[in-house]
This record gives sequence, structure tokens and C-alpha cells, in this order.
Amino acid sequence: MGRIPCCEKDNVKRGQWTPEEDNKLSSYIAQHGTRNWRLIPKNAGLQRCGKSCRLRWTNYLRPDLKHGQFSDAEEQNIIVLHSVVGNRWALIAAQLPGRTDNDVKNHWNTKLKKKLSGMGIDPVTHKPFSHLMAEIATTLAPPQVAHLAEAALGCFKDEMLHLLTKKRVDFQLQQNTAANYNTAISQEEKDNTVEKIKLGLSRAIQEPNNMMPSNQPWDLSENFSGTSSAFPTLVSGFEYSPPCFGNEGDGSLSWNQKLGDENGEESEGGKETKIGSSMFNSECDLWDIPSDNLMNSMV
DNA sequence: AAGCCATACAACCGCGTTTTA
DNA sequence: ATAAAACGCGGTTGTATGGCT
Repeated sequence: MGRIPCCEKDNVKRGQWTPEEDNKLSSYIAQHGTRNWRLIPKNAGLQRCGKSCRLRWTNYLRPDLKHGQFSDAEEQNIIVLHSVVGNRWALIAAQLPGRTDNDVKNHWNTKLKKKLSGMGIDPVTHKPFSHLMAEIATTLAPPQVAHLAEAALGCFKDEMLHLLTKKRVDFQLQQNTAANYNTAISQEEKDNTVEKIKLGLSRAIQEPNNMMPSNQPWDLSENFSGTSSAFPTLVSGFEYSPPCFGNEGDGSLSWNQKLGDENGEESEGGKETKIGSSMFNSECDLWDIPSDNLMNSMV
């Protein structure tokens, strides 16, 4: 019963792949495809586990992968999608052509989380820390609130020291940005926004073909911009507003401005980049569906 | 120049689900 | 029908690299 093992565990090489191994694997897959990972290392003359081969191929060798820096538009995409689906890296990566779940996860953990934290935004909930603190504080008795505030200040002090000593953050810009986000919208609007995003994703999962025309560029703008939605305008290059907060005033600080343009370079392509995903395409009106339908297909 | 530290990312691990002998 | 391997995914670790002291 059962299958044959994928490899002889004690006879497999581990650790970094050499260029020779990469060549062997790539040329074998080019000829025979990826049908059977168990046979691939053996047939390709590799002393590797099939699983290791699969990871190497999917995360690094696949010819359709991008290997360069993430563009601003891609970063915005990740943040927006993360605010909706959380750590569902494969789901997020599926919306970013040429990026793998591993890429996205690494980029999130090494860069984006810190950027958001530096802006005073909790990368888990995508809410401002101040907002979270206020929420927690409402559940506490006054003496406990004082302790909470003290503890929070201690945490922020360390963070601030870290940021300042690293000299990597334009402090002034951080303040502006944080102020921008802290201009809160009503709780009702926030809830609405979250519901709408979830609904859009739910529809996308249910009707991928309708939601994702093959030749249509990603465009969140029709559904998420303007006054009817609390969801931010996510067009014109570098704008970013976490979905929980909506656009306030002109809301026009650029992405680079808001996050502190670390390298001063224009985003990849440098053009008006419509971000978000085709799952939010304007073909269907996401907002007209009863919210009962929403969560069934989520998660 | 050497040691230390932070960062980025490739690779591995573990677990739940799916597939198949 | 069942058991065991393959698969897919998220979390974690290991290591190469570069900057700073």
C-alpha cells in the first residue's frame, strides 16, 4: 500500500544549490516538464530530494520569475492585499505576476512590516497604533490605562531610538504620514470598507473568470476611489492609504513621500500604475451583494 | 583589519490536504 | 477503503553580504 518514497533521505544533498545543479534541474525541466517531482532529481542526476527540487524551481529557477526589487506598485499591492487576507502569501503572490509566496513573505517580513511600523501603523491589523491603544484603553479601568500608556511609551521609545540611530527614516515625513492616517473616519465607514473588501475577494474566489479578464490591467480605482467608498484611492503611482482609514483631505501624499523614499528612484515603469488586483475589477459592482453572502467563501 | 551587527533572502521544517498505489 | 507519499503553504532558520565601530 501507499507510494514509494520520494527519495533516499540519507543520500540527499542539502543547503545551497550550485550553478551546476541549477543547470541540471532547469534543463531537465525544460525537456520533461514538472510532472513528477519524485523522479526529477533521479533523472536529472541530482542528489536532492524531490521537495527540494520543487522549491528551487518554484522559488528561484522558473523563467517567469522576477528577481529584481519590488516596485512601489507591487509594495502597495502587497499591503492592500495583506490587509484583506492576512498572511495568505500564496494568495497575495498570485496577484503579483512573477513573484512567489516566498518572495512576498520575505519582502513583507524584512521591509514592509518595518515601514508600516515606522509610520505608526500596526502591520497585523493595518490600524494606527494610537487607534489600537485607544481601543484597548476603553476596556480598561483608569489605573490600568496609565500603566498601558507607560508600557506603550516604553515600546515606542525603543522603536524611535532604533529608527533615529539607523538614520533611515525621514522623521518629518513619518510625522506627516502618521498624522494623515490618524485623522480617523467613522467606525461605521471603516467597517463598511472592510466588508466591501472581503466581499470583493469573496466574489473573486467564486467567479475568477468574470472577475479577471485576461487583458485588463489591474484597477482598483473604480471601486475604491472617490467619495462613495472609504477605501483609498490607489492609483497614480504611489498613493497608499491602509484600507481601514480612507482618504482624508486631498490625501495626496505620494507613496514615496509617505514611506520615506529610501532610494529616491522612480517606481518600476515610472508610469501611472493601477494597483490592486483584478479581483476587484469594475465589471461587477461589488457593493450590491447582501453581506450575508460575504464570509461563506472567505478563508 | 577585525569583529560585530543588521539585513536580505534562500532553503528548510512542519503540518494540513490531496493524491495515488 | 486505506495508508502513505506528494503537494502546497506558512513559519522559521541559516548564511552570505555589507556597513559600522
